[in-house]
This record gives sequence, C-alpha cells and structure tokens, in this order.
Amino acid sequence: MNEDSQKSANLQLPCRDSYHHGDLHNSLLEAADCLLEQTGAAKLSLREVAKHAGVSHTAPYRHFKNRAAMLEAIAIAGFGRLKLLMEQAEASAPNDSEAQLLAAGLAYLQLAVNNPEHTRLMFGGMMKDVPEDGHLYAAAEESYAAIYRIIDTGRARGVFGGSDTDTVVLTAWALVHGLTMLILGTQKVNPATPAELDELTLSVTEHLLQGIRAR
Amino acid sequence: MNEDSQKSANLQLPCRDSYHHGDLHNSLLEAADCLLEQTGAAKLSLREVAKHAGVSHTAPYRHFKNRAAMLEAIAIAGFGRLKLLMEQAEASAPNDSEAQLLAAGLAYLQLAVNNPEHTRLMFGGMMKDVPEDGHLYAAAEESYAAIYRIIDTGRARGVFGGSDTDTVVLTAWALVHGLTMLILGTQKVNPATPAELDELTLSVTEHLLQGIRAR
DNA sequence: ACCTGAACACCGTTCAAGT
DNA sequence: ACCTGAACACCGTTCAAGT
Repeated sequence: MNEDSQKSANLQLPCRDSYHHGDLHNSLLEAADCLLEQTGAAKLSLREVAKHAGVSHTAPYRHFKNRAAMLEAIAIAGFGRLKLLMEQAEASAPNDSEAQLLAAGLAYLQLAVNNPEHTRLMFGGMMKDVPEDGHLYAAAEESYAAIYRIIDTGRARGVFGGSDTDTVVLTAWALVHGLTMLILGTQKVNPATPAELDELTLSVTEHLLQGIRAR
Repeated sequence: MNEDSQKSANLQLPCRDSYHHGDLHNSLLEAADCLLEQTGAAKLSLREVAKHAGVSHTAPYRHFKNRAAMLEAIAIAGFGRLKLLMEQAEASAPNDSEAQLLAAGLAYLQLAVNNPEHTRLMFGGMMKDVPEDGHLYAAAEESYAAIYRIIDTGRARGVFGGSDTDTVVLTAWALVHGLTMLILGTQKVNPATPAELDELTLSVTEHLLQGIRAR
C-alpha cells in the first residue's frame, strides 16, 4: 500500500479514487491538483474535489476559507515547484551564466507545457480577489529570486550587460513567460514534440542573449 | 437620446441600464463587454448580462449557442481592436521599422492595461473548449499579421537581422505579451502611471532591439 | 475538533408555450 | 422569428446539529 514512492515524481499526478485520511487537508489538495489538469480552474468545483476525497461537500471549509483560498493553495504549490526547477537550473552550471539562463528557460517551458492548467492558474490572473496575505505573492517572488541571482551574477562576471539587473531580469522573465503563454493559449505557436519545444525556446532565447550580452 | 457619439471612444465603456432594442445581439455584447471589466470572465454570468440588457435569462440563447460562444464573441471583438491598434502603429512611421515596432509594443501594453479582463479573456486560455470554427483563431491571427509585416519589412530593409522572420516575430510578440501578462498578474511589476508603463516598455524593448538588430 | 445534511441564493441549459 | 417561465442539475456558502 506504499504509494509514496510515486508521490515525488515531478510531472503528471494520476487521479486516485480512495484517499488515506487523517490528513484531509493534503488529500483535498491532491484531489484538486489532479482534477485541475482535467477540468481547468474555471470549472474546478469544491464539491467535486470533496467527492473525490471521499468527504461531504462542506468538509473542505474546515481546511480552506473558501474556493479562492483553495485555488491559492494550489497556485502556491505550483510556485514551489517552479522555484525548485529554477534553483536546479542555477546549480546545473555554476560557472556558465548563459547556460544557467538557458536551462532555466527550458525548465520553465517544460513545466508549463506539462501542467498547463496549473500555469494558467498561477499566471492567468484568476487569483485577483485572493486575501491580501501576500502568501501567493511571496511564493511567486521566490521563483523570481533564482533568475535574479543568475543574471546579477552574470552581470558581475561581465557576461551580461544592461543598465540595471532588474530590467534585464524583467526582460528575460517576460520573454520566457510570454512564449509560454502563447504556446498554452489559442495562439498559433504549437510545438508538437518536446524536442521542437526546446528548439523553439533556444531560437527565441538566442535573440535575447544577443540583446543582453555585454559588448 | 443620441448616445452613439460616445460609442466610438476606444477605452472604458461605461455601463448603461437601458438598451435600445431591435438589435439584442449587440445590446448583449455591450452589456457583456461592460460587465466583463467589472467582474472578470470567470464570474460573468449569462443571466446577469441578460438582466442588464433588459431581457429574460433565456433570451441570449437566441443569439449565442451558449456562454462560451458569447465569451468567444467578446474575445473576437477584442482582437479586432488589437488589430486596429497594430495597424495604426504600422502606419505611424512607415519608414522607421524600429519606431513601428516600439509603437506597436506601447499600444499593446496600453490596450491591455486599460482593458485587463478583456486581455485575460483573449489570452488567458479560457477559450479552450470553444467550437473549433476557428473564428477566434483567425481574429488573433490578424493582429499578428501587422507585427509580421513590420518585422519582415524591417528585415528586408536590413534593419533587423535574425535567421528567419517567424522566429523574430515570435520573440518580439512573446516579449511584449509576457511583459503584459506579468503586469496584469499577481507579479511584482507594477507601474503606477501611464508614463511609468511607457518607460518600462521602452527599457525592455531596447534589450530586444539590441538582440534582433542586424549587425 | 472535525464532519454531516438541510437550506439558500445563484448558475447554465433545455423545453414547452406564448406572440 | 423572437422571447418568456418553469424546470433540472449543478454550484458556493452558511448554519444548526451530530460525534
């Protein structure tokens, strides 16, 4: 009955029908996480999440203030995964700033393409009326931090140029994020295979690198 | 009673309580257009749109197959406005490709910031389960076409470089779109005034231009 | 402390019926 | 052809009540 060995797999969490309890909070999040990718955030209902977790439709209110708070928790977890990947990209080539930036971009795109609904939830602006605790805000900020370090270090090394680190970071982040959203959206861009996705990312990133390289 | 003089104003359509009929289709779209910016696409209900248009809650089904089809119509109208702005940017400096590209980026950002919920509807991926007519797809494509011409002409003139026009267009579009979505989202970027928005756009675009300029 | 069931106000959608 | 009203299955949320 030990299913925990599967739990750490990074991509694609399959749905289960039964949930070990005593930790309903996490059971609900697991059920929601999995239903989200099937239905999208707009159609993700608290009642169905509760049903998949095997409890009544009012039980979730013991653990989340309301539907928006539950979506926020899912989004925060998503930013946690993003942060992890960005830090892995940073660690993958400690002495090569360009390779770090490229790895970060590739990982960002891959995570988004593998979890499109999570990404839309995190960045689609559905979290507007979230309680202003700033938890979500802070989680997003931590993903940003790794990119900041990569570029700041690169500038200190004389690899990257630009007037200030903040603008360069914003440029890089916006480019990768925009490419991501275009691929996820109704837009034309439509890479069929993971290899094509990487190739596309490389081409686009190359223009960015030429733009921010120190000269 | 002539209110049509206000109708052509490009930004911020105020809500009315009464609607001239005989053209319920457009009355519904106007009501929806206006409610959208107040509530967001997720909470925009057909019933409330109908109420604002002064008809029963089933009347909209005479004009739209369902809720998704109505949202699609709104998104298509949004792409129409975007297309217009892109073409104006193209016409604003026929002999200066860089100025055209910059004007397009500024207009894109301004439209998005003035109509955030429209932008989220158009690009947020809420149109997934839309009928595959391709109407929405085609409308998006037309906005894209102006940018394509700007960059293709710029490359023919030797102003822009890059291996192929498609990749350069994708890079430029992704950068501006990403900056837009970051500004609209929960993210840190938060320009207070229109002037700050323009300044931010200029800084980011400058890096892009350095990256795609012919050398 | 944690969960349930009934209840309320709201949805989207369908359908028979009115003019 | 165009609109209405009742009806159905679904929501989110609240609250008294159970253990």
